[in-house]
Amino acid sequence: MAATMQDVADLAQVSLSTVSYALSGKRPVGAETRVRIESAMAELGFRRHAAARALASRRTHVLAVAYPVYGVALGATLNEIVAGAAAAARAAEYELVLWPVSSVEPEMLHELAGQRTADGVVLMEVALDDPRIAVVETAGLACALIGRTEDPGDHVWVDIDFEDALEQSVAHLVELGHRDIAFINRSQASLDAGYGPVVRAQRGYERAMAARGLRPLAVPCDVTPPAGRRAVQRLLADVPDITGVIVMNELALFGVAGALREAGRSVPRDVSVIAVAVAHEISEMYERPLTYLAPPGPEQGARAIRGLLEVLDGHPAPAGANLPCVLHVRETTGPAPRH
Amino acid sequence: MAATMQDVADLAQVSLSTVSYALSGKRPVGAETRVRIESAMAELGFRRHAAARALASRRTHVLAVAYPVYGVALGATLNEIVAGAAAAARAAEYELVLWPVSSVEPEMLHELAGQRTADGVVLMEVALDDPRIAVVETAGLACALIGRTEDPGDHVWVDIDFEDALEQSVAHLVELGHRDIAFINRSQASLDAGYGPVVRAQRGYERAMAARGLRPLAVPCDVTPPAGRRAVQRLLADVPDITGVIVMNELALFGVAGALREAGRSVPRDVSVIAVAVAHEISEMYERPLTYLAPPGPEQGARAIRGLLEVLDGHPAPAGANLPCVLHVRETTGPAPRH
DNA sequence: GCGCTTCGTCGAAGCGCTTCGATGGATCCG
DNA sequence: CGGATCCATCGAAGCGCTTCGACGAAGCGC
Repeated sequence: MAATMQDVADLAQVSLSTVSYALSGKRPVGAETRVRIESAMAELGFRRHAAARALASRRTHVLAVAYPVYGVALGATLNEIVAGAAAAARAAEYELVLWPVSSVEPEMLHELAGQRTADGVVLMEVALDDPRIAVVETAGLACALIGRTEDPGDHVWVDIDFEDALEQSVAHLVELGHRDIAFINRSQASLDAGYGPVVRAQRGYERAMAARGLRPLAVPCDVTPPAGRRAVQRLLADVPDITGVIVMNELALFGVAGALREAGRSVPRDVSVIAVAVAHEISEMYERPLTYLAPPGPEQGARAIRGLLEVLDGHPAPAGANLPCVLHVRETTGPAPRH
Repeated sequence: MAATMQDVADLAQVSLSTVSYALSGKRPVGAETRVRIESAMAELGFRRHAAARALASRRTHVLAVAYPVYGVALGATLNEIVAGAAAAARAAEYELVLWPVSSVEPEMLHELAGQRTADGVVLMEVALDDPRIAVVETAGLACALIGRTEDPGDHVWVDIDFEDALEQSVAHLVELGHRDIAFINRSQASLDAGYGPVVRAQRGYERAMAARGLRPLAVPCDVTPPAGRRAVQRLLADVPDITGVIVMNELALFGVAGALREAGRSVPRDVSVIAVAVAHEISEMYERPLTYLAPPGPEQGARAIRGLLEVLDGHPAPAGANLPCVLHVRETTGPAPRH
C-alpha cells in the first residue's frame, strides 16, 4: 500500500520525527539529511495521510465552501468565487472542498461540520438572518460569509458593493446623455424579504438617480429569461421614452435582448443596456459584446479564505470588505438618442 | 471542547469499545446499555471525529465528486447529478464532498486523492481518454465515471443514452408529421475530438433519420446563445422549409428562440423545437413551455455512488448503465404545417 | 576553557477511534 | 447437570502522524 512516514524514515535512515520536521519546517533539519529525506519521499511516492495528520495536529488543513446545489441555474458566478477560494487555499497549503448543501435546511451542514472534517467554512449567498452561521460555529469551526447578515458583527465577511455598482451604472449612462434610465432588479419576493444585494442595489439606484434629479424607475423581475422579456415589454409600454436599462438579473438579461429587438429598439442606438454583477463568462453569452459590471468573484473567494486563515491562526478577524464591481464598457451602451 | 467517545463511555458507565459497537452495530449491545449510551451521546452532543474514525478504520466514509468549476456556465445539469449522488451517499451513511478541479489538469486531483481524504471519486464529464482515471486509481481510490471512456473496461460508469434520445426526438417529430428535421449539436471541436455524447447523438440522429428515409441535416454549434442564433439563421437560409429543430446544446437553445422569432417563424405553428438532455430547471428558462428530453441527472449521480460503494465493499463493479432521457411534451412541438 | 545557547536529531506519548481476543455469565441440549 | 454455545462487555493494540522533552555536538563570549 501507500508509503508511510516510517517507510520514508527507514529509507532515509533517520527517525520518523525528523521526517515530520523536514516536512513541516517546525524545527531545523540538516541540509544533507533533508536531501536524503526528499529523495526517499520521491522514491516511495510518499504523501501524508490526511486523517492521521488531522488527528495528531488537531487541524484538518481543509476548508469547505457550503455550495448551494439546489436551484442554481447559472454556475459561472458561483464558480468564479470557488476558483478564487481554491487558489487562496492552495497558496496556504490548505485543501478546499465543496459541501453540497441546500441553502435552506442546515441539517446537512450540521452533519458535515459536526464531524470536524474541515477547519473552517465559507458560507455563500448569506441571508439576512442565516441559521447556518450558528450551525457552523456551534461545531467549533471558523466561519466566513460571502454576503452578510443584518448585523455581521465581527464575522469575516466579503460582500459586493451593490450601491456603488448602481452608482457606477447610472453615472456611465448619464455621462452618455441618458436621463430616462430604468433598473431591472431581481424578484419582488427577495426585495420583500429584505435580501441584502437586492435591497442595496435598489437603494443605490434610487440615490444615484435622485442625486442627478432623475426620476427612478425600478422594476422587480423574476430570475428567468421570459420574466426579463415581460419586464421590458411592460417597461416600454409604460414609459416609451426609456433609453437606458440597467439589469441586475443574470437570467432576465437573456429575455431583455429579445424583447428589445421585438419592440424594434436597436441596441445601443435606441436603448443602452448595462448588466450589473454578471460574471464575464455570462456576459459572453449575450448576443453581442455586453457592457457590464463584473463582480469581484475570485477576489471574494480569496478574501473569505484568507479571513478564515487569519481566524484559524488566532488573529482577530479582518474587517468586512465591500468590494466594488468593475465596469467593462463594450457595445451595448452608447450615446443617448436625440429627440 | 467537543465530547469524545471516552466521555460518552464514562457518562454511560460502559467501556469505550462498547460505545463504538453501539454506534457501528458490529457486535450486539444490550438494550438497556444502548439506551444509556444513546442518552449520554445526546446529552454531550457527541459526534464521531471523522479523522480518528478514518485513521482507525482505514475508511474515510467520504466520497468525492470531481466537480468542474472552470468554464461551466450552467450549473443546473451538473447539480442534478450532484444532488442525486449526495442523496445516495447519505443513504449509505457516507458524506459527499465536491472537489473543485479543472477538468484538464489533473494535478489538483492528484493532490487531493493522494492524501486519501476520500474512499472513492466520481468523475464527471469523462473524456474519451481521461487522464484523471489513472490519477485516482494510482492513489488507490475507487473510481466511477459519469460518461465513459473509449473502452470503459470494468470501470463503474453511468452514461446517457444519447442515441436513444435522438431516436426519441426524431420519432416524436415524425409522429407529428415533420419530415424536414434539423439537429443542432454541440461544437465542431468536440465532434472532432470524438467526445462521446456529441458523437453518439450525431450517430443517433443520422440513424433515426435514415431509418425513416429522411435527409439528415445536422449542424455543429458552439455552446453560446449567439452561436445558436447564427446556427438557426444559417439553417433557415440553407433549407427554408425546415419544420423541426432538435437542439442538444443548452446555451444555444436561448439563441434559437430569438432567431426563429426574428425570422418570423412561430413556434410551434411553423417550426417545432425540441431540446435534448436539458435539465428541467433549464427548460423552464425558455420563453415558453419547452418540449424537452430530461436527462436522468439524479439517477446518474445515485448510480455512480452505488457503484462506488459496491466496489468498496469488495463486490465486482456493476455493469455500466446507459440511461435513457425522458420526453416531456410541452408547447414547443406541434403538428407539422401543411404546404 | 567553562558555562551558554543553538542546531540537528531521536524516542515516546498521544490524537480519538476501530477491532481483535478474552472473559464471564446465561442458555441450551442430551 | 456438564460441556458447548451464544451474548454482552471489556481491555489493549494499533491506525499514521505531530510534537514535546531530551541529548550530544558545535559554536559563542569572556
